[in-house]
Amino acid sequence: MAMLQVGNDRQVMPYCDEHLAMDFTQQAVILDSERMILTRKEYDLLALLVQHAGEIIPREALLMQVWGYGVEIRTRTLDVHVRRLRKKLGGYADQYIETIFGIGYRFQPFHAPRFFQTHVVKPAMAFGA
Amino acid sequence: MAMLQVGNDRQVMPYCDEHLAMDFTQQAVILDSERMILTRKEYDLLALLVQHAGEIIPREALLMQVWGYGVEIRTRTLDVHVRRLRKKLGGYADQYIETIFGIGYRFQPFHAPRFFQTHVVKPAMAFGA
DNA sequence: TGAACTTGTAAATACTTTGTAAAAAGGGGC
DNA sequence: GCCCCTTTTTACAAAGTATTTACAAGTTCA
Repeated sequence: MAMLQVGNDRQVMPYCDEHLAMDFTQQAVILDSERMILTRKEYDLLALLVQHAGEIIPREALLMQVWGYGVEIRTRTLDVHVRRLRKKLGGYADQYIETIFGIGYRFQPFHAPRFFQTHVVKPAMAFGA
Repeated sequence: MAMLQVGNDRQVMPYCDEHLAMDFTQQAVILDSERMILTRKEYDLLALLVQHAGEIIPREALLMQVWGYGVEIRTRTLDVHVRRLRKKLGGYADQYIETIFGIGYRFQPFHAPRFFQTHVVKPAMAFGA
């Protein structure tokens, strides 16, 4: 069974932390009070990551959700887009977008490591093993 | 489907003691409020040990569960990985990861009572060959 | 049509992870 | 203490993966 589908648990409420705010209904992103100008793919990628904040998302899942690519496709497109995103995220880039070597990427909310106090309980199956 | 399932007695609730916290669904480890950056093998190894905190786990069991090695394989890989883990655990290393000479390793929660720390070793059946 | 922007790819570079070898240190029986 | 076996430590090499840069093709829009 291909467990790479993103479930319908996708966060649609606005995201907001100390530096980054994201409104999914208006497709607007704000970084430190500045409007962030993203291309479509950049937005889609960031949105998917942010909507699954704290979760590791495998490359194949990202390529599937954002690009519609199947698992057989070998490409560096994702990496390049992550880079473009990180560039626009400025100094917070590496704090926000974490590389999970050999697996994929993960968005971490700013000052995230408090995972035992947040009560955001999500079904751990969204991305399968 | 992932075939290398570990026994179903494995702890999935987060682990947490005075210094170390571990969330197995997010694959996140925190040591004294700092996020601990682990490689895959390091994480797998630590997770297995922590999920069996207090139990002696024989080398062969670790090599089998984390590496998929059979009993015939002779290697020092495990030792080296334990060392890398200990390094990242800093000053708590020896408190947390105990060497059971001639048998294997054991993870001990911080300030765990050591009443039964003897060298008479009876490996739990869970890891029997 | 032309300018500005978006996107995917190629290729070079940089970096990470991992296992092994080998020397040093430690344990335990006698 | 001595010997043998186990563990620790260091260093290194191979393989794999990610990052970065540059470019060319494709879009959009006036």
